[in-house]
Amino acid sequence: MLNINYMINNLSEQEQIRRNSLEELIRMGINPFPAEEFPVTIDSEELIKKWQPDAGMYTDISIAGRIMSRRIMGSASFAEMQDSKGKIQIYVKRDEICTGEDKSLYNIVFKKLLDIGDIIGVRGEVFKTQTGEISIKVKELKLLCKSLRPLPIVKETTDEKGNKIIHDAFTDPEQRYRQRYLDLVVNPTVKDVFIQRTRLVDTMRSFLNERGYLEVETPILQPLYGGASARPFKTVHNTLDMTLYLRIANELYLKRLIVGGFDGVYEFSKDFRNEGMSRFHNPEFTQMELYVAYKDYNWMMNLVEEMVEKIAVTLHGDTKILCGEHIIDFKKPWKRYTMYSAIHEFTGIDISNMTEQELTETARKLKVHVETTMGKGKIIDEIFGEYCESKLIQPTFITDYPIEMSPLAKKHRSKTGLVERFEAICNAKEICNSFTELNDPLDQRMRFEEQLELGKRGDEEAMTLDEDFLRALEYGMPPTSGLGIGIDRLTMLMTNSVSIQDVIFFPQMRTER
RNA sequence: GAUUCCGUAGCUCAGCUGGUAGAGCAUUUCCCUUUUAAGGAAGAGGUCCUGGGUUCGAAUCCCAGCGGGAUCACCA
Repeated sequence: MLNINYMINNLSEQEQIRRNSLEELIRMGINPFPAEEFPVTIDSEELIKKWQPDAGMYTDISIAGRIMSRRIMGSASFAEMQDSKGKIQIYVKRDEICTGEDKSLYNIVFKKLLDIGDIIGVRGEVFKTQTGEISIKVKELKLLCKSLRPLPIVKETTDEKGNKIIHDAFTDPEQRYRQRYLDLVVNPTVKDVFIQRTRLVDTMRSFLNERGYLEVETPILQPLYGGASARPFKTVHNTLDMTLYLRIANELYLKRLIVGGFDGVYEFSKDFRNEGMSRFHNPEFTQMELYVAYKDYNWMMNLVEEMVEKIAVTLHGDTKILCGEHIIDFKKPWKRYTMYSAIHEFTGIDISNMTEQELTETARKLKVHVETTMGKGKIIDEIFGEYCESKLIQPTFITDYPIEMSPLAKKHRSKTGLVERFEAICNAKEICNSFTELNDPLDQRMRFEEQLELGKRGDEEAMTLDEDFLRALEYGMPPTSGLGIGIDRLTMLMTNSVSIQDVIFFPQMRTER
């Protein structure tokens, strides 16, 4: 037998006791980690929803889960069992599980050697207790997995008004994120957030598939990073002896596929940006990018409205959802502002014909932070960020951005100095970014060269020049509309989560200890 | 990266101007009827994040470090 008590000095009393129980179980011939299938016939949710008294229903069911609490009273006990759907009470009576002379399964195994956190399977009959709780009268009980560490104990009670009160909740953010498995076991609403995240992605995927767009995969390891302004993670391929970057966006590869002749492609992609972390930023995050040939950004705005409205309805049964103190209504159409008109609306100032000098003075007047290195576009963006973005709670499209900040977007068809770009802002945060894609290879080369200049001047986020991408454009890319939606951010909105760490199973953390 | 707050038992948290380390739940032992907030009784359990300093004496005050939260900056 394994020496399971090695390192015993480092174990807490409770861990030692559980290891002792484990040894005792093995001595009794009970395998604490059995391999064979345990046939589960029902889950707790279905059982509670469907069971009817006096109908002879569920007289022989089997169900498995984790023991979450126990109340032992002599020869009869109650315990709560938790499976993937919820909790169900079980009633364990000595003479029901030990029909013969040998009562050790109840007296020793159930009462002494099992613990909160152990995973068991039971077979029995559903009934209602005198206090009215649907429960399972256990006829057979089998240990499926012994738990060697004590679980955080969270108690839930209900007050007179029927509100749930949580006692001793497992709330320490560090422990919750580092040990997400515990968070999931102990805080049931956490699971709901992640189920909603998957439903959101599923809804988006079927929305796009219904329209005939093709889901594709493009490289995560790239010799040149591009498609966004950000600092990358760098790695090295040993055999090729080659520097590779983890992608910061998938834009340039997806556009190559449009060149290749696909009409619509999309990708759910993990992207990586080597930048600061906050409750809105994780170093790896998920985007959905979509490119559709022969469309423009006006068309894409309609698609975004429709898609996000559909997501809200699928997740909440309504276009209106609660977000912090606000009720946000995703019903289309959303409000639309050009960037200049938004600034005019919120500051009363018309900047549309200002020179860089006038803009700088205006920014100073508005007490917006400006630096001499900032170009016209950057100053406008600062004013917008300071005065408009924070006021935009309901979903709103902002269109027609300064050209300096959008090196991959096509010049506006009628407004000089601007590009055909929009962002959707909701709850004061950007949820998507889109443009009529730049498909003029000569203009694109010039824009890249401007980025190189910025890079030389020390802008670490400036884009690199991608010669192969330009070559692809020179063969000809049809007019195309592109979109990027931040899945984490959208999930935060849709699940009323305040931190990105609450919608990512394993957010990035410093090494423990 | 800057500012600020936090780190005490398995979990949630008290611990006052510096004087032997506390509670509830969990855990252990005993009693026990279909129990309901967590049945009753008794017990055990601590690197007070780490390292320095001040002091007769530090969980407490000071300094540094580690980890985390919040706000700001950068960004999506």
